[in-house]
Amino acid sequence: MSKNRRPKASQEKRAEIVTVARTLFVDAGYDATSMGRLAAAAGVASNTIYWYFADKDAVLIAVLDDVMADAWDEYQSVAAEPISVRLLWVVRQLQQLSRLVSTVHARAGRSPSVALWHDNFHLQTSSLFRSELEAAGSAADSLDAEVMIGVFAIEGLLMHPLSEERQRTVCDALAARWIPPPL
Amino acid sequence: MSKNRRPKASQEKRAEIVTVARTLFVDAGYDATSMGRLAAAAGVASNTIYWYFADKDAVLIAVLDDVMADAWDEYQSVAAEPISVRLLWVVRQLQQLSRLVSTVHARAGRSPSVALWHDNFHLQTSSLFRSELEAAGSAADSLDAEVMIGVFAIEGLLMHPLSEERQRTVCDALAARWIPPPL
DNA sequence: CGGTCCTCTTGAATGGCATTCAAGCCAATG
DNA sequence: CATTGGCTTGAATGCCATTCAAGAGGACCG
Repeated sequence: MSKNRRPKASQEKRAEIVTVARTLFVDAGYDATSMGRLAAAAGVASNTIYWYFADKDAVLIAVLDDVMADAWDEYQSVAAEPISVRLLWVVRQLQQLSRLVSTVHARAGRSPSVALWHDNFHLQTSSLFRSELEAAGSAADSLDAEVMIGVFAIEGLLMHPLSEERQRTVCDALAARWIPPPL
Repeated sequence: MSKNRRPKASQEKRAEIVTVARTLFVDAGYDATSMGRLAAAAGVASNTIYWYFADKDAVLIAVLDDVMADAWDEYQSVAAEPISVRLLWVVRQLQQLSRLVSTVHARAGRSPSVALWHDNFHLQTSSLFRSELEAAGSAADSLDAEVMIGVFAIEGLLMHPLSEERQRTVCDALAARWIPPPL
């Protein structure tokens, strides 16, 4: 930063690579997207990507952050709905990411940085989930277990595409467990 | 089969490759186990594996079948226990396979044969689960949803190693949901 | 016994992949 | 205008899954 910089276009190019990688990872999958194809789609040489990212896993993490930032923004639009509606919204929104969910779990076993991202993701979503359940007045004794069951169920829904009807059935059953019985 | 055969040692060698592949896939992971390493550990040339298996995914499927056959055999020893005990047993037994669980989901997106194995696995476990819940007298209206929540929760437990205590908490919470209330 | 067919094994390709290396371009600073 | 450092690249390197062509060697037939 001392002498020379051309910083604007640089960060734009990084963002462009992330955008391209995001569509490729989501549509074709992480394994099916070689650095060569990604580079070609972004209009650069394969090497160039390594100036912006340490390795392919770093690109994955940037894509994950990008995806989650968007998802969080859009979540605000349904934040006031009842929990079963929000659940279904989450599942529908994130279903297009099923490839990414599998990829994160597969890469977490090989890449420490992806493992870290995965752990932090679970910490965040679990704590969000927990305050959700507390606010709904769910039984406090098995709160931990309920949170984990909820997170795992959503992960399962994301990884195993089901018909809309079955998705709603599962979301309703989860919500029914958490909100105090209607009467 | 018409003229010549030396069949005994042949099938033994295939079984030996599966055994070696099983320990490597479980301990090091599918991606981390190259065909070269697998072949070396089995005492053959890399090519030789391709005489017994179509490709690496076929080896994976043979390993999965091997693992599930053993698990099913051992399951008989706890078949008479109450459901929460059996749940915990399943989770503990299969936890060592967490690498395989992630691998199956990752490969299912790329290999039709692994996808088929995965679908059949879910069909079998879901139907097993369903009769379990029916026998326990669980509410029939949301049976589908409960089955899926149970399967997803177990998959989550397998993929995300937790302390024994939290595992038990989750298993108890699942079981409490299914068995008619104690009083 | 000699030939032949089949099962099984292998060394040496082939093509793809992530990643690295060394060299150079080009904008801005001095 | 010369230098410097951000940025780009063609050409390696080394690992990988998979294929190919060639060949052992046992079993059967005559």
